[in-house]
Amino acid sequence: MTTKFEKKLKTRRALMDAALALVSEGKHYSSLSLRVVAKRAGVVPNAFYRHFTGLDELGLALSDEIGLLLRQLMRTARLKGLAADSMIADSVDFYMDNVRESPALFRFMAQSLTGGSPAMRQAIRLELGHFAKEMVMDLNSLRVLSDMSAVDLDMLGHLVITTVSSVTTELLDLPEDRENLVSEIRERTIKQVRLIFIGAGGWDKPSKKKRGKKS
Amino acid sequence: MTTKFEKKLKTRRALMDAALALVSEGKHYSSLSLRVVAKRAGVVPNAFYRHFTGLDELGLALSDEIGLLLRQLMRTARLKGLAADSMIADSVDFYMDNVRESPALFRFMAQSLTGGSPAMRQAIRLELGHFAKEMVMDLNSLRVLSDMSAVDLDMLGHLVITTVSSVTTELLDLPEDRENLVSEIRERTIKQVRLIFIGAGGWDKPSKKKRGKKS
DNA sequence: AACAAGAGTGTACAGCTGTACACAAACAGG
DNA sequence: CCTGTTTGTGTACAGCTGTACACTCTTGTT
Repeated sequence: MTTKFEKKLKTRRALMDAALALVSEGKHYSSLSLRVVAKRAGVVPNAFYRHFTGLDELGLALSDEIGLLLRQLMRTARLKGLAADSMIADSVDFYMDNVRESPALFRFMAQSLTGGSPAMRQAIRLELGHFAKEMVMDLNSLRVLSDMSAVDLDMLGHLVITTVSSVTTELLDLPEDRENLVSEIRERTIKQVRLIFIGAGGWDKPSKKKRGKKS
Repeated sequence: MTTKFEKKLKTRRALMDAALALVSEGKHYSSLSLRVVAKRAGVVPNAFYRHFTGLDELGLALSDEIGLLLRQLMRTARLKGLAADSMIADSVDFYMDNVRESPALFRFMAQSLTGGSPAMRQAIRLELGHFAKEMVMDLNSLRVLSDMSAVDLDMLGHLVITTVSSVTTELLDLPEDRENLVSEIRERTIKQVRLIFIGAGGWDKPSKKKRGKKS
């Protein structure tokens, strides 16, 4: 019973890879057509329907894959047990390596975050939020910054994720011939994260100047 | 000679507005078709060519418009001469107000930053970079943070712009019925920028721990 | 060995796509 | 007033789009 089942999964994979390949070549996911995806996957257009009801569903499947990748990334980063003194630099390096290793998925992620269907946007934002949350939990268990309130920790996690993930597109858009800029981006990002944590260290709880105008 | 010329500009505007309207309704710019844009603008498809060679050119025109808007935004913010104590909160408010006032353009900006044609991406990144640069210049002339090096100031500007502009999509994606979340986003963003400036205040020039591995 | 399930194929069609061509109407400058 | 320019129209067409239908295999189950 495995053989046939595996075969099905295989073409399903081929379809997803085809979509990713096209995205990787510069096309936007929302401008793809079922037909060219199918052709790229080496199947006839109609075969597409045996796996997905349409491109939207394929997109959601890819979103799930991103969630998986992010979780995996977080887990192995955790296993590495980074040294405290080089933790920031190592984490940034690790993220950048991952981006450069799965460019298609990250490109899809970046695209869908601002331009996908509402469902896809939400799915990916959820994954990123999850990612931020775990990071904050780690920070907390490491007894760093433990004097921040829960809301402020969330705020911090959100800020770090935003900063790092904004590097994604920048990295993927580097022309092939100017790859030397990678280290420049790396240095800048490390500085940025370090600056953020300096700020977090000097963060004085919601003492003075709380409620501003409430919109 | 004005009449005919103005008329031409008018339909050109109609075409651009039509594209923006479609984007605002949830479609991605790269999935628009010349025909529906023309129809939306109230002209026959062929008339499109009297103004643009294709959708790419229209997109670049819209990018220019974003540049204009950002420059304008920066200028009026400067004229306001914000008070030092509430400067951060006021700036965030000002930006958010602008986003909510021209949602279509900002949506287009957010989309094109990650998903447009290479030319469009570059154009918009350039505008944002310009924006960051001016901000840094302002900070410098205000004699704040004058002990940072030029590179570090760039890094700081980039970080602030990234943080604030990442709010754009979040803001535009709010479901109509949960607009109360706006103030939540506002509070968080203000905190984030404030934290960044705390970090910048505690920033110790490139003293120790400089060169990391060079990729 | 016979059968049912289902993955993939081939054909078909209506609708949309960009764009080429010839034309109409409006306006400018002479 | 008339004549050349230029904006917008109508028609046309070849190519692509999603998807419906009937089909052939291959495979797992009885």
